Amino acid sequence: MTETFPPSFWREPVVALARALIGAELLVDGVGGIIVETEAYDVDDPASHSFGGLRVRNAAMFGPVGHAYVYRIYGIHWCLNLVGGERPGSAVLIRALQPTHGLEIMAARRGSSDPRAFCSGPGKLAQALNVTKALDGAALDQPPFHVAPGPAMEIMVGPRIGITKAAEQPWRFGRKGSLHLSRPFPRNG
DNA sequence: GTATCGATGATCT
DNA sequence: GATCATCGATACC
Repeated sequence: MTETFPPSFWREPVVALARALIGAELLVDGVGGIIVETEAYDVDDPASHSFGGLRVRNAAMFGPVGHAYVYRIYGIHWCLNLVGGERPGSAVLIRALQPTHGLEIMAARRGSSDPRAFCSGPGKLAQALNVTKALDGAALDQPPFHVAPGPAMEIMVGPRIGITKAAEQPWRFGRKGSLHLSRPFPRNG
């Protein structure tokens, strides 16, 4: 058995949590890899699904920390968040992984033989790991999930992607130099 | 390399 | 009816 994160880890402020999750290992049924890109969504953040309070879709964000929040976007893709933060209603969007486990399964699910195409975006990652609504609200310290600490890494910071509200907040984090990011980070002046 | 656009459905106004 | 925390295909530089 590999070590897991203690409950206190998930109660860190959500922006710090998003940064701390870079380098962690994330597997679903033994398939996955190292987290290389995340975004923080806070409860009083206009870009967050929790903004405006508890509703049916976002219920998992207001549930216990250390659980998953999964939603459908654009009617097509699933996106995986890890619920955490100081206050209920915040979560970390997992945007990209460096694939390390189950490469053949990911290739089949993604219809691609290029590992860079497996998990380099939130929708791709969900497809590669077979994340669907069935995992919304599931605990991260129990199967099929496995989330474990990893080595410290050099981190890049930038604005979040694909949002129209609070777009200026630098709440996107990524592993410096990773070949598996959804998009490059803006150059740091 | 960047730009634009359609797919497709739940949620909200 | 409009809005999406996206992706892949296509067109063009």
